[in-house]
Amino acid sequence: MPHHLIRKLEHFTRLSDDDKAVLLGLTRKVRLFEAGTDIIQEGASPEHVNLFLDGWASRYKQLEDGRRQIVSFFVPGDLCDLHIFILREMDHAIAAITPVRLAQIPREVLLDLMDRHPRITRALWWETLVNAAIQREWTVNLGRRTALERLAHLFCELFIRLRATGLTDGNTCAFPITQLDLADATGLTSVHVNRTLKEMRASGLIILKGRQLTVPDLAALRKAGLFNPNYLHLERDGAHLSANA
Amino acid sequence: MPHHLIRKLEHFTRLSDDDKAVLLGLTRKVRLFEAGTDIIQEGASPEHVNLFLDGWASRYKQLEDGRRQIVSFFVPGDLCDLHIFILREMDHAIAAITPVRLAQIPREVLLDLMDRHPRITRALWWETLVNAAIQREWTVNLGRRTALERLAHLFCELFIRLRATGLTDGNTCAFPITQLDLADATGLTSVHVNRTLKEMRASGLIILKGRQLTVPDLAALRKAGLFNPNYLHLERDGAHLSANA
DNA sequence: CGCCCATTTGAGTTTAATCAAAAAACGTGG
DNA sequence: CCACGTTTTTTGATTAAACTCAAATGGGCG
Repeated sequence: MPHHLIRKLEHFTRLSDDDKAVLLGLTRKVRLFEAGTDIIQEGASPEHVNLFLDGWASRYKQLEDGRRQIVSFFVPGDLCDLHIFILREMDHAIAAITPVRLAQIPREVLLDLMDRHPRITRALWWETLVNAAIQREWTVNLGRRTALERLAHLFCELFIRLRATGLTDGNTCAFPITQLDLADATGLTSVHVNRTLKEMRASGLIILKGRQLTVPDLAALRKAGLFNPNYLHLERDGAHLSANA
Repeated sequence: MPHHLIRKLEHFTRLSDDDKAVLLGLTRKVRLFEAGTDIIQEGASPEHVNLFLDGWASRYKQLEDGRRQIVSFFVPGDLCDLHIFILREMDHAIAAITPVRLAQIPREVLLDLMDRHPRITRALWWETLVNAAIQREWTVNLGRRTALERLAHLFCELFIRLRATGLTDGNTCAFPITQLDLADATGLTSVHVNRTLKEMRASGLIILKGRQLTVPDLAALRKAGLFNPNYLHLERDGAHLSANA
């Protein structure tokens, strides 16, 4: 099992064989969730840190009157907040989009790792900071981009995140998100998402069918979504720190 | 100088006198910024962690064509990302709204603190997790709330954050944000913000003038903004951890 | 085959944006 | 303390983007 997290972290820093072994060792307690079920519910007490091994999930919040907003997507290799167990209660829920396989990392294991493996620790902090940057970028997406730009931006982000994890095949990747979920992620209605996707297909920006996304011209899609990948910090950011590894 | 950070962190955990002294010791390198100037620009290399001692600031991102989105506000006692120095380049900018006084905490000082003071470290992690939760809530705000709800929600959030830091006076607090900045924070235009504020004043939800906000009926404002304070995690979340302090 | 879920389309409405300009408040120097 | 320039707030008229409601079509799967 390749452990997508390792592949992703190597965008930040080089990892020794020992580092990799330690990371692989995190997947002791593996759990499975069916598509459509909640992995964690709002109000639950977070007991451990989740590492997504396979499948897609969404983090979402729901208003009293039913309106729902997806605030992030989890893909294989993603880690939920490093220190989530510090909080008493979840303020949001996480749902499986596809069948999900994840590792539950007990807090002691993680804290011990952070004590003993500074390079991994730094890489995990990088992951955390990138997640925060993604959340900010979503704020920009919802606040200041048009419907087409929002979707184009989201497609770019997910495609590039998947590519960084080795989960793309040329210009194609899995894309198991329904139009309803796309709407809840972009702050639109599913009707408007549908019409906007039609427009994007017509102009050749994307090919989306059968839960597969193809991006014929990534540069064009980036332009359409005013997408600047700098917030993903994939350019071996950690290089400038390697001296004191 | 009271150091608002301490007051805020005590919502999470009790701090010893020694802990407090350590936190006060973080304010060695103090810098001043004039209102309207950039504290950090996009593309800069983050060298240290900023602790806001006085004044308000905004974190914002700007699209190539000039559209601007404020993604968070900093008020006294706020800390920017704990490990920001891990990244090579800022993917956003921070601007002073009022004159700002902040402490620049060198990374070695912070890392040393985290080695030696587990209770403070946990409190700082709490701060970080709350900031992430706030960012998610902003995503919900922009994605799924109406103009009036967005503004009501923002007013609630800031009022309660300020109150947790001891910066309110009864139902009144400082509020130095212009309508243009409110627009950039809520994803609206300043014209629409103006009209919506008029409506909120007419219905008695807020009194806003002279850079002061008064909330005559917080419960009503909460209702208007579908505001649920759980994401601020202010209810002494750390109590369940105090055993192993 | 039939059911369920997801997608697609149409018609009409609403919210918020745009464009333009006036009024008010603020700050600063004389 | 007032005059003046600047910024912020306010208002009006019009337009555009996205929503709502409703229904039909298509796909996947047991």
